[in-house]
Amino acid sequence: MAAMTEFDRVVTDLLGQHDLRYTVGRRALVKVLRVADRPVTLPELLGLAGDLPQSSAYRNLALLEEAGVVRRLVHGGDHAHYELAESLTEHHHHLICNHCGRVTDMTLSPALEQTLDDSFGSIAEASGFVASSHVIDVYGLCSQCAN
Amino acid sequence: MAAMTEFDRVVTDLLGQHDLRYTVGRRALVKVLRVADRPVTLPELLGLAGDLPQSSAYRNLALLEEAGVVRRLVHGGDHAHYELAESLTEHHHHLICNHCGRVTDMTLSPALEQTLDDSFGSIAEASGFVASSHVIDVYGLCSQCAN
DNA sequence: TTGCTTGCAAATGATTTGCACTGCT
DNA sequence: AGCAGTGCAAATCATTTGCAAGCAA
Repeated sequence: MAAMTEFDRVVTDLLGQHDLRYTVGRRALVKVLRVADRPVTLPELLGLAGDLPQSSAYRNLALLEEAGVVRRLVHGGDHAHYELAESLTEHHHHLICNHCGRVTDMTLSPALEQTLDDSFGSIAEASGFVASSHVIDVYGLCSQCAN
Repeated sequence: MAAMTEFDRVVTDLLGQHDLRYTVGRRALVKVLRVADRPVTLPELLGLAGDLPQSSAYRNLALLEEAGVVRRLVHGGDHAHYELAESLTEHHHHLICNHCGRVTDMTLSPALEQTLDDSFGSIAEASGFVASSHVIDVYGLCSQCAN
């Protein structure tokens, strides 16, 4: 196999830790997720990835998720959305359109993130809950749907 | 019918605005949601509500949601969770156990909520997105599962 | 060879819906 | 009478899984 980018090396390693191979089909999925600048649904993924069998796509996304390469987002819509895991990107949140369901990324300032983690940690602690991560979804209308 | 509490009056009104009646079955669902101090799944709801047919429960929860009486939460687990809409309770967020899936409520200080809304609003605006509400989920381990 | 992968077809399971009947108003 | 509500059974549909064949180490 030809030259491997640092990104591919990291993915290969994550997969290897779970006895999984970085096959052509998996590369195709990861590539689409990497190129798309937002979380995508499975139908979108299939459309963008050329010709992958649906069941293999589902199966590989599940494995990629276990290996920490992919993150699966569940909102109210018909399909889940998939994006690269934060270890491969950056901690961020989502803007979700109430009308068309499109999801786009949003990043908060490190200072605000710190404030939030501190708040969540202490509030959770009060009830014996051990907080480890947080997710923020902002709902509204995307530029397309807002008219 | 006998005396009606202020709460029931509000619910009746919300339903009435959608040409829906506040029937016995719907009262049973709302009562369980009100008594439970946390969002519950449909199976839990059926268990707590005595003997309601599953399909009617699903159907009525969907109608109650449309009428603004109930809110449906979707996370990764097998079942959605249901709680009373914020117009009947208070703006709050959720602590979600990674192990057992239990969801509990969490309230942030008004000052922090204000900071968040300001931040979300301006960040969203930069991409033409019109923000209208936000959801925050804190993941971790509940007191039961943390050992 | 051993064991991870794959594609197809079939299964799963939460949620939804068609329909005939009941009950408010 | 007229329409909303209910329960049952059957349908939906995104997602998962069994299995037999393919491929890499």
